[in-house]
Amino acid sequence: MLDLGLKLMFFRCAHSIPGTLNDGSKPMSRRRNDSSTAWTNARIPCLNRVFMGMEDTNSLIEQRKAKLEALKAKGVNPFANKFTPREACATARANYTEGREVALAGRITAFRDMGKSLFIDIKDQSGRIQIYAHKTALGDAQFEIFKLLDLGDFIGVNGALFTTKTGEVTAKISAFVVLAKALRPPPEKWHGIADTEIRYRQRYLDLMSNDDVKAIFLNRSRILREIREFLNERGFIEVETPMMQAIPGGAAAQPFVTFHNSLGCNFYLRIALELYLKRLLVGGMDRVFEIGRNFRNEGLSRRHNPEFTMLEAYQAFGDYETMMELTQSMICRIAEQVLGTLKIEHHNADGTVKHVIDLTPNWRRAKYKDMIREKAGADWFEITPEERRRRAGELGAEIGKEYEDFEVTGAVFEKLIEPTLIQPTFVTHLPKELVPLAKLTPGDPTTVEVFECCINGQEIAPAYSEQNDPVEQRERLEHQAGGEQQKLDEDFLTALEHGMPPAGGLGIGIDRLCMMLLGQESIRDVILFPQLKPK
RNA sequence: GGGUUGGUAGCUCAGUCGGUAGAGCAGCGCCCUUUUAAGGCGUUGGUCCGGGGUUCGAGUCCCCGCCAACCCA
Repeated sequence: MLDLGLKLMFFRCAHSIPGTLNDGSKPMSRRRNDSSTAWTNARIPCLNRVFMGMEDTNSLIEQRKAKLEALKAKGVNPFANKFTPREACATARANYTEGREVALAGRITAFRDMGKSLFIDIKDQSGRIQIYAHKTALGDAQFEIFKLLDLGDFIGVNGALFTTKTGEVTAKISAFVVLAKALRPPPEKWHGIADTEIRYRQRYLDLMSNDDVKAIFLNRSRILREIREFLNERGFIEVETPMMQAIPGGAAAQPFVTFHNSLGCNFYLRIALELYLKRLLVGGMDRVFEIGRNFRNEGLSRRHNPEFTMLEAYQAFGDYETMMELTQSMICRIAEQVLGTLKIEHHNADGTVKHVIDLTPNWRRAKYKDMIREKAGADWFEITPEERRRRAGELGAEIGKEYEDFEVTGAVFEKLIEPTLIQPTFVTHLPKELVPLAKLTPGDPTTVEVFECCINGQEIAPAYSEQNDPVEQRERLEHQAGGEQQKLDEDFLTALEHGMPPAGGLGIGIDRLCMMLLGQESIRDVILFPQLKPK
């Protein structure tokens, strides 16, 4: 009764604590009101901590903290320094022989208390295995300690394998170690975490309770590994270039700004990898790639995250056709290695099949202008810019008043064509204004040697024959900069003047590639910690 | 930036016409020596996202705001 009174006092004088439950009617709940002095004593240090102002006003947390103290009172370290499992849970299940001794570790995900015997599931990255604890096998003292465990705790166990009468491979434990006491309850065992906000903000809860989510990120990791293997085999070396740049170049996008205190100047987070990787071509690194984060100060959406991962690869003495072959081979190899198939199903929210992407080579090639003519009229490039503007509006493309002529055409492509390109398509020969870093097409000075690889209705990979004429490059960058000379990366142009070999260059949006390969319709579902507004 | 939908117990979700805030899981107590979404009986737990307003009375209706998802730009 004493601690009850104290607790009431505590709550009465602590109105400001958020989440306070007015459960003064009930003292710290306890598992059993037996004569366990250790348990009784254990309540006191716990409550002392409450009185010291910790925010453990949630009764579920209080209960767990009380169990933590009870473990300590029994001489158990609830956060043991080390326990080395000899194998993964799934491995133990797969390599079953009756009576085999195992040492396993994992998180408790289910608790089935039968009185004198007790079944729990533990889970590690490989999967789950059932553990059987029996009172006479463990001994009364150890069994009582075992019963202080909760869902979410980590334990290490030693035991021997057997199968239950329902055929489940189970480890009957002879000893166990508490590796981490969880002070907060895990998500509900059957539905897991469904609230998108919690899933993204507290991804660890999503990962621990939703196996399919974890599978996506394991597959993302395998995709990255396959990319590296593929490029390494082809003689590319992986490099790292600056994320903080004085002049953010290589793309048209708003950068994030940051300030360097001791240098006393602004830096920008990179918006592309391109200009530094090309400097390496000048330096004699003939095949380079980088996989890294780009940052663009734009809105967030189902397909945009402010920081996103790009692969860029450059191959000296190659061109856009070289990169086309590389792109197709690489993506097919990834699909085969990671997914075991070249046909990828995408589903609607209700589970029905939305479409099946078929990556079987060779992928369709189509010229940009031909696709425009097909969708917007065979005479599209013969009519006047004013007529194009009007027709684009009629076709449903939003045209800003400030749009230049090529942007009007670009809007038609983005709005009416790109979303229809579900099956892999190389869109080639884009207008030169769209890609100032590419070489002009021989015999057609209005276009450049470029492709955009579109799959799943999104641009996944642009690539081109890299412009290496320093004079031509300067003119086109100056035109793009529109008189803002501070945007010109003079050091890059100087590098080109030293001579850059002709090269094919490729960029792949890794997040979008993962969306396509893993059947996800939101970029947030392939990024572990997507950007959300701080709460 | 605009529109739509949503925010209720630790989690997953109900909540009728405005009339005492509910279930399952988790938790707690009791029972149970092969269970597995274990089971049976009992039981605790609520700033109904926040702030105003209407009303005798608001989770519910109105206004403003916050956060999220989706669509549009």
